[in-house]
Parts: sequence; structure tokens; C-alpha cells
Amino acid sequence: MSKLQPVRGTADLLPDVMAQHLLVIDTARLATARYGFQEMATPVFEFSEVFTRPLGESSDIVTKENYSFADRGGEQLTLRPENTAGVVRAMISGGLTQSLPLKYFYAGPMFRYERPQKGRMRQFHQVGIEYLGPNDALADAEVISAGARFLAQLGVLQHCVLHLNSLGDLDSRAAYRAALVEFLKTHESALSDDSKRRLAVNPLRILDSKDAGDRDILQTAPKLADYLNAESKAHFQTLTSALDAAGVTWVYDPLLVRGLDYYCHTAFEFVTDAIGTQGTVLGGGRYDGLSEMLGGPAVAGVGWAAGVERLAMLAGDTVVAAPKVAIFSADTDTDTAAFRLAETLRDAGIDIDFPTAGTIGKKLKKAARSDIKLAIILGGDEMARKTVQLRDLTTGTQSEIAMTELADVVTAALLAP
RNA sequence: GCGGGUGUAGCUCAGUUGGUUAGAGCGCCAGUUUGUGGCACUGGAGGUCGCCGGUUCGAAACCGGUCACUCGCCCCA
Repeated sequence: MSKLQPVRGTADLLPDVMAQHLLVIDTARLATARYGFQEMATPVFEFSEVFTRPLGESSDIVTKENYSFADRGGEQLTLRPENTAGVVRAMISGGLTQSLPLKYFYAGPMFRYERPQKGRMRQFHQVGIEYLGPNDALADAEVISAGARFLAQLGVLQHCVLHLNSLGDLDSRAAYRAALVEFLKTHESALSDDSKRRLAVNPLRILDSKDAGDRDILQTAPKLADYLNAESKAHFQTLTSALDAAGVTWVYDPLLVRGLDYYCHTAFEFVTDAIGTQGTVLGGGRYDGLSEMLGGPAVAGVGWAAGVERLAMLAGDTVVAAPKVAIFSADTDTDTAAFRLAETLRDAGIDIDFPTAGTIGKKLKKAARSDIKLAIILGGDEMARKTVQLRDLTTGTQSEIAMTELADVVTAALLAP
């Protein structure tokens, strides 16, 4: 630590930014509540196995990306890099498999040890939903619709494109993976270095390689859609029909994949090009294999997570500060009475600022530059007459109001446009 | 983890081929105005030039390292 800085990849959320985050979170909470998703929370850390067991062979994630540490008791713990595993763990450890289906909404910080970029922090924030129990494609449709509704209510849906793909069930996936590996082996020498490594570790990821040479090779590669069995095709058909019927627009993206073994059927992402390379703003899919990989019963699930920072950037400065009211004591003699008046107005349901430092001139100067719109001024003369001066700081108009009428007059003034 | 760019006041930035006390605008504080803001004028505070080392008579400037930010790659549960 040098020169008191926040830890790399973390940031303070000062009120302006916090207001944007809260707008995103509140919008998500309201939009998903309309579908019956209920808010819950899991701990920000778990036993490391909760996150490592479902990952299988997959590479860098565990060793390179997790924030892991041993506590004083020697337990190996990890700060949650995402919330789905925690929610499924909560379902298993709480015996909630007796109460299926479950529809959960969550919001909170996540942690990944990565190189920070725009829209990519080491501590970042997500909102998300998980729909546990049904394996029906209509559940997928509902989850995706909830995501689209959330983005629409936030006012950013028009900047996003919904990419949709089907990974098929376990059998379909395995068959395709084998065919893809066989094909790519014949072109291995022409693949990029990164993709040569992926071929051994996570071959499906080669499908979304950014390397131009890789993309050429993929032109003639076997297509995932050709390896879907009848059930998998039916699942995708049901989903897309439901989305079309509901007016949710989407594009088929055969290269959209998920590397981990517990994913199946639906994979989707809402993507934007408005905020840089980290353009996925909300993404999710079906994860029927996850519960068993965590040691629980077979429980199907589908859900999504969305990045609060990225959405706040997309939504921009849509947060407007509410006008405020402040009380100013004109003399030290009236300080106590002004303080009491502030409490009286707060009792009446009005938000009141009570600036204390400096002369009335100083205080009004500060107030004029802040979001304070109404100034209530109390001095000796007003005290004697049981009145106050009510000054509108935007227009400069001022009038004397009887204290008994003050709450009503202020309330009316705040409601006026 | 890999590569490019950038670090000078709270913010946005000047700073000549290396030269003596490092500047501007905005913001902040105070006064002109001891019961009333915005405007104006006057004054003031605020910097180890990210940090460490090197070259040099002399470094904010040149070189090396390091840290941070930023853009991209890897990864993206």
C-alpha cells in the first residue's frame, strides 16, 4: 500500500454513481418481481469447492481468476465470482428442493482477480435471477423476457441485441464437441496459438475466437445445430416460438457458447457496442447439471446475471436529484428554535437540510450551488411574529409565512413544477 | 499473465533544445457585504511534477525500474 489508494480494480461509489447503481438495481428488482422472482442473498464468500467443483477441467478460472484465501481455521474460502453457484448451494443446504420451483432475485458485489478494463473491475456488482426446478423451455422464455423487460424499463434495450443459441442436451453437446475436435485437429497447425491451447482445454471456446485465421477455418467447421437431437430441437423451438409470440426480438448466434459442462440448451446474451469491448450487459442460460455437480439432487435451473457498472454506463445520467429544503438560522439566538423547527418539519414528512457552519450569507451561498431549492430563514424578527421567510433560491422570490402554515406551504411548493 | 498509451494543484490541462522562486482556467477559502446566494472586484490556501534509482554542473523534461490509470489480448462461471 502506498499513498492510500483503493485496491486495484476496486472503486468507491460516491453519491452520483451510487444513484445510478441504485436505479439499475431498483429497476431490476421491480421488473423481475412482476414475474414472481423474490429477492434473497447469499454470503459473499463460500467454501472454495462451491466455485471450483462445477468448473471441471476448465483452466485458468480457478488458479488465475478467483479471490481465494485460507481463514484462521484453515478453511479454504473464495470470494464469490458469480452468484449462481451460491444460490444453488443455498437451495441444497437449506433443503429447498422440497419447495420447488424457486424464483430468486439477487443483487450484490462479486469478485474476480482480473486485469481491470472499462466495465471490468475486480469488485463489481451484479443483479440476477435464478429459476430453479422446471426444465421446460417456457421457463427459459420467462427468464429471458424478464431480462428484456428489465432492460426496457431501464431504457437501454434499444442499445442491445439479444443473441440466442442452443447448446443442446448433454448427449448433443458431447456429440458435437467430439465432431468439432476431430475437425479442428485436421487444421491444428493453422490455428492461432491461443486456439491450439483451447483445443485441449476448452474446444467450444474456439467458436468465438477473435483471430481472423481461426474464423476462416470455422467457416467449414461442423455446425452445432446439426448435432441437436429431437428433444433439443423441440426445446429451442418452444423457446423461440414463445419469445416471438411475446414480441421479444432476438438473433440466432451459432457461435455463442458456454464452456462449462453443466450448461445445456439455452445460452443467451444481451450485447451492446456502446461501451467498449466488454459489451455483454446481461447474460445467462440453462444449467441443469449444476446442482448434481455440487453434490445435490438433480434440479434443473435457468437464469441470468447483469453487470450493474456496465448498465449504469449505458443508462447514463438519467438520475435527477429531488429538490431540497433547508433551514437557516439568521442569528445565534435563533439557532435552537431553527433546530426545533427542522425537527417539526421532518415530523411532517419533509426532508430538511440544516446547514450549521458560517454566517447566513455563507450558508446561502453554499445552498445556492447545491440542489437546495427552498430556504426557510428564521431570525429574531420572524420569531417575534411567529413567522419565517420562505425564499425560492431558483427564482429569488421571498415571502413571509406563518409558522403554523409552513409545512403545508412547503409541501405545496415542492409539488409545484 | 501478455502488449500499447498516459501519470504536473481537488478537476481540465500548459510548461521552449534539460537552466535558477513550476503556471493557467475552473473549483475551494476569505474580504468588499455583522439578516439573504447567484454577478463583479480583491486577496489567499493548495504541488516532495506517481514513486525509486541513474545520466548531468543542473531533471517535471533524458534513461532504467516500479506503482497506478487507460485501451486491447488471454480468461469471462
